[in-house]
Amino acid sequence: MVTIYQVSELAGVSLATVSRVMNNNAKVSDKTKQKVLDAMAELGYQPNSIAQSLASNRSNSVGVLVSELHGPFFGDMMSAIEETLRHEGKHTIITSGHSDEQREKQSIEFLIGRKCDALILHAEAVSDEYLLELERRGIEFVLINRYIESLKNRCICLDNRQGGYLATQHLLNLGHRHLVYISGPLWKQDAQARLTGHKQALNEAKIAFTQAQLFEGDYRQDSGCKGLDYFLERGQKFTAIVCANDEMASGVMSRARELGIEVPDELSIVGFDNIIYASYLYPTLTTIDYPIYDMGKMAAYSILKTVYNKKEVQVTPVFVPQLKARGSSVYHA
Amino acid sequence: MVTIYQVSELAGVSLATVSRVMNNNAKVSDKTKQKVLDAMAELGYQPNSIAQSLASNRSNSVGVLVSELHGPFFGDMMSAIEETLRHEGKHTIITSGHSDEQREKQSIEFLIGRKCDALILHAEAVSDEYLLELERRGIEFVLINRYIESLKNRCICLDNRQGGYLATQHLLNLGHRHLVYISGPLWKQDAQARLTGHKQALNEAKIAFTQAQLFEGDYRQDSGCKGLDYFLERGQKFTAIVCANDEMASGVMSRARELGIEVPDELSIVGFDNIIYASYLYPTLTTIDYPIYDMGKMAAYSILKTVYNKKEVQVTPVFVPQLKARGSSVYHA
DNA sequence: AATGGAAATGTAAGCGCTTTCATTTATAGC
DNA sequence: GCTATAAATGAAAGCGCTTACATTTCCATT
Repeated sequence: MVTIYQVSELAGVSLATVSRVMNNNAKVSDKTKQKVLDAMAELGYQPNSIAQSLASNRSNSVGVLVSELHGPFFGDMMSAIEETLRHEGKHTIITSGHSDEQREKQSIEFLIGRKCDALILHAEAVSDEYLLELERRGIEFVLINRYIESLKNRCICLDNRQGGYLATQHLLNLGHRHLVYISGPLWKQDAQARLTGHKQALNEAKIAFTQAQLFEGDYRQDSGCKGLDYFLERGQKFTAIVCANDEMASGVMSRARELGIEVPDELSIVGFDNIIYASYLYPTLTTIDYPIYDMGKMAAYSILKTVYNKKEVQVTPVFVPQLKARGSSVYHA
Repeated sequence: MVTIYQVSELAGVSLATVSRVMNNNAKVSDKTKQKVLDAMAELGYQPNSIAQSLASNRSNSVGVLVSELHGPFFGDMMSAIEETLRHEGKHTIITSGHSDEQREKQSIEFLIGRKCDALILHAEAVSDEYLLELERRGIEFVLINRYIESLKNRCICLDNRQGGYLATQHLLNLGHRHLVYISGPLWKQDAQARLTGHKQALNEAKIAFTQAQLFEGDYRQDSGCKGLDYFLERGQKFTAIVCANDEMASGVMSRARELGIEVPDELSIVGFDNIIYASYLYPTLTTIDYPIYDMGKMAAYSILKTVYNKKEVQVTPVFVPQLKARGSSVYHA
């Protein structure tokens, strides 16, 4: 392995000088700089990043916590983060938390132990208190899709309330008056916010919302099926159903098909997230676009700015959801 | 930060002894071991993994190269790898290569620079030669879904040929006699192998295969649409279509729907991979199961065994694909 | 009790870098 | 040409660990 020492020898300078040209953080005359660069090239020198980290107390790595490594949503998020960071020579260590408090904590501590310079967290299950403690410990981090007032400058959020509002408003505009709602797990902040938006839209249209119109799902496909069954069994009257995410919407769709309910003619469906295969379904799914790719990128930018001193980037913390009207929702007389 | 030194002080032993109990790779008497453990607990000591790596020349990290960070296929693969490795205290650095030679190389070199102890590569675009060179350089790695004879003990493969065979055989068994095939990019090994299996099945059934029955796609949804159009325009007669992956199959399906072709009544479709949403489609997609999760796990095991000396694991390098018959393929008179 | 050898522990030299501080060299002012 | 100052470079001390080797301790023999 070729080390900085051999480069310095070949170039006829000291270790310190080689280090300086590598990091170009100090004055080095053009002449010596060139000598060093030549020596590096000649030897095919590659700095040892571990040694750099130990000496500089910088690992040039950022840790990412997602709920699941698979699934279209987190895939896009990871893509965005990895691309952005690698472009700056930083690397990404990815872990998953499975929406479970213990596992999320464990992953976060693991990343800290790995000496990540910063963390990007899609943390759903850990307490606000724990996150506040992280800040007290001096850990650098940003939160994706979680809002904590006292940590607001660390939050990259989608306005979920607005998203829920748009979804419902869309159906209302199409003439639907009897809606039901399949939510995500209500202990999750985003699930609550989306539901709040839904209620707000109903309220503005002077339509009452009752518990009977709500089914609490778990964001998985299967709970879409269950939700539809639930409403049907109870004899609930509805012409449209809004789902707190696309997976559940797809569940509703396939269950409806099994039951011989025509979508969208007899039942309009709206999802949330705009995951890639929302547009592969039949009928194509009307949904709320969640710009997760851009949000991942923004999280990475935010880290680059605060931790790695890239001054020029501009961080916009709040994203606005948009309606994607497609085939699964139609006008109701 | 609490270091090994402070632990040694509190425990009243030397640095070396503390290091020994941490790694428990040398005899330490039970009494002193306990003293050290107590001291660690009292101080809340966390070893500095960077320093460990530098001193031991082990980073306890393994690098993973996938084509894309998003997408159901790679998601499952990453999940499997990360879970398996983390269970053993190793960590995973993930990069993407986008099926492009330059980017794949760059990613691999990046991982090597990060001092990964081993690499798990889903490398499609780099040459065999380059991979052989990696071996010469002494880099530890395993290949997922790529077979190179002289590297065969490093290959975790699916029998793609057999998969292609099964897909076609299934349609043949259903009575179809006029098939067309949408392949992946034929420079990719798996695309070739799947096609070979297809031809073999046709051959056994004494059905001729001509170039006119082949469309070379790119594994993306859109090329499914294109492929269907291609065959239709040419007036090709066919009652079934086999696609080299599910995404293209889904493309065929949606294009067929646009054109008013009934699936499966007028056209049977078979995919490949069994990605999660193959079963969300309508009709549900008949496909070949690609046990990527298990293969990812196996790759991780293989690393654990050869690099980290976990003796007890058993490595099975070749996986056998299986047919998942579902709604998109039916009997043809 | 003396002895030898194994077991336990300690000493200290790195691992390959960064960075402070000291020293040398260049630049300018007179 | 000589100093005063700034710019460039070098020397060396770490960063927090591992590990080869040296030393001490312990126990079983005799």
